[in-house]
Amino acid sequence: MATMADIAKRAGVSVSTVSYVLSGKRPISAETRERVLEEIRKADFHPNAAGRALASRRSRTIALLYPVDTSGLTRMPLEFVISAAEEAGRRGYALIVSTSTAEDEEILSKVQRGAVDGIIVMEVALHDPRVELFRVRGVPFTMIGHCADNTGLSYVDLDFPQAVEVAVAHLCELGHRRIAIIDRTTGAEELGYGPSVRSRAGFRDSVVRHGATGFHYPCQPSAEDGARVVAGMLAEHPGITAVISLNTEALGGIYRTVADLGLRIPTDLSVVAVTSARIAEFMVPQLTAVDFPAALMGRMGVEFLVHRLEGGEHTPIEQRLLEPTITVRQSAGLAPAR
Amino acid sequence: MATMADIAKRAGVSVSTVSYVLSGKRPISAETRERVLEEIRKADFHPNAAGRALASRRSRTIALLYPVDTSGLTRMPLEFVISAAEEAGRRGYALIVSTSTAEDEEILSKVQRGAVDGIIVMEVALHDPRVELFRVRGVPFTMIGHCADNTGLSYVDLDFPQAVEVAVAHLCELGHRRIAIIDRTTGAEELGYGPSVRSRAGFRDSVVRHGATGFHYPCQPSAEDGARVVAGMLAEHPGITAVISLNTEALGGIYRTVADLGLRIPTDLSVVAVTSARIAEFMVPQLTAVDFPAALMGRMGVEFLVHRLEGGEHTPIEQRLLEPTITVRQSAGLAPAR
DNA sequence: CTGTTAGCGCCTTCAC
DNA sequence: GTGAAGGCGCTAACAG
Repeated sequence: MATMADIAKRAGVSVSTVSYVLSGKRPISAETRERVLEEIRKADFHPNAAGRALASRRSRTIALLYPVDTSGLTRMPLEFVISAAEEAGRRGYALIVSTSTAEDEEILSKVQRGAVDGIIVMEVALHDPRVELFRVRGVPFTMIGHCADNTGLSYVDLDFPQAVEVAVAHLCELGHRRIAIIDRTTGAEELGYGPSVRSRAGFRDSVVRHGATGFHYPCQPSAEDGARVVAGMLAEHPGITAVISLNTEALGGIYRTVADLGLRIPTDLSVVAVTSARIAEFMVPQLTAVDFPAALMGRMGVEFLVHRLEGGEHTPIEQRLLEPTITVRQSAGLAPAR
Repeated sequence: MATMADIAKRAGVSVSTVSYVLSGKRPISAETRERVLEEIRKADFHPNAAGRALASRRSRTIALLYPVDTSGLTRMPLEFVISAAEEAGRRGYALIVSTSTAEDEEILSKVQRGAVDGIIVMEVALHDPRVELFRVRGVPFTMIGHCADNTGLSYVDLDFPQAVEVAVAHLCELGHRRIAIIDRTTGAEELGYGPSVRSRAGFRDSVVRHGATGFHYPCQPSAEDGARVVAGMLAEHPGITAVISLNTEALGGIYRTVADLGLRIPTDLSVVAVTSARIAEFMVPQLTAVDFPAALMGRMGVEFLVHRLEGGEHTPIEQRLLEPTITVRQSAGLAPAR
């Protein structure tokens, strides 16, 4: 393992010159630079990360906070993770994945030990203790999702009310008048999960706006509960002709129950899901979906965080609500109302 | 940010004592230890990761090498990532996710800079250039998957031939005699992808052993190609009554084509998939599946790697082929042969 | 444009 | 059982 001192000696320059050749933080004559770079190449030198981190007080590492216990281990999260990792790599950062739960201070400890420069917080609640913690401690972070009060907080999120509006508008255009929304709740924190709260509120407004009747069904993120909920729904309100699902994990169960009842999608029941294009493609019949741009969100999360990390003292706070787009598929889950 | 020197001063001891209190590498009197720990608590001290890494020459970070271009972004990989991250955290390591491709030396550079102590390699080919690279450079690594020659290499993998045998045995027991296998190929490297090669060979043997006739269909990891392949298969060999799929990404397409042809699963065609239990649950009708223990494999990958990292010079090489288990589900994709 | 030289915070050998 | 001190490899003043 060669060090800068080795390179400096071989190139007949000082260590700082080698350092500056690498960082470009001060002008170096072309010929000196060449000589140094040549030695670096010959020695297959790679600057030591720990030495650099110690001296510069930055680890060039960011953490993706993905609390597994609040999610159903299926879903777009992989798209978030992969796209975030790629974008981080592109910007010269390493991405570490942390699965610590809401209460856990493991990740805070990573920051305090200087192992991580900043954090991307996923599965954000309206009033999220992690967000509060990081804010108070001055830890740089960005959210995928957003809180009730986002003053001074950087985030990227899908515009859920608008996503629901797009779905409702589409269904109403096809003649549907009794529409149900099946959202995603994870137990007790039902009231605090932003996407659920926002899409429910949006649904209420959209339905009124389009002169339809809306029904709301909370559902756990599992195929099992999806089956249970749809069975109950159809028994209770047989007049419902369309369903909007925000619950990707429940889709399999929704489909199964409909089939078990001898009904057909989309003939007897139309289904629109807010989910990733890849998952919509997975279902049979294919889903009409309001696309959840997970990869884009992962990328932007990293982008916003890096801006905070590298921008000066008063970098502007970036907040971004993404516009939903609907993709109607061949043989998709939509039919004119009966 | 308190440092060890601060703690030492406040506790009235030397820095080395603080260090040893933390590492436990030499005996400290109970009362000194208490005094030091008390100061650590009061100052909310967290040992600096860079300082520690620089002095100890270990980053306590491992990388998960997950080349996105060779995989279909389904949910199974997420199970690997999450379980690996959890296990790493449990053992005091950070897990970084790297999406670099086969040729890329980005990850090697991370090792050479000391940013990473070891690597978990996923999507291993029979003759994998990355494996060869790491072996030659002496980089500690473990594979999820395995090569043609695994001498001296540590790995965990599913026993694919056995997985196929279990599926074939099950189908034959139900009376099927003409069985097709749909596997997963990613373009040109078809011949080099271990699971495909091994399961195909296993399939050939199993089919003979059970006195059935086997058909082999390679398929890209996408719903689209799954649809194409099944359509071709049924046109070419209408006598096929059962399919074994190793291609999770293609499942949606397989199902869709079968439905589009007016056929029913499992009445007209039985389907068994080698995939994770969560995904099998997602399909309608539910799949009978030979379980792919992704979470377990992620965990064991970390375990094996940490053993290599922390074990002495001659830690035994750990190699593990996991036994497949089949889960037959209610209303599953199986029916007696016509 | 280039060199010298303090640290950055921790580990660990050596000495007591 | 404890302390002193020399690195680990790099960055960034400070000084030409």
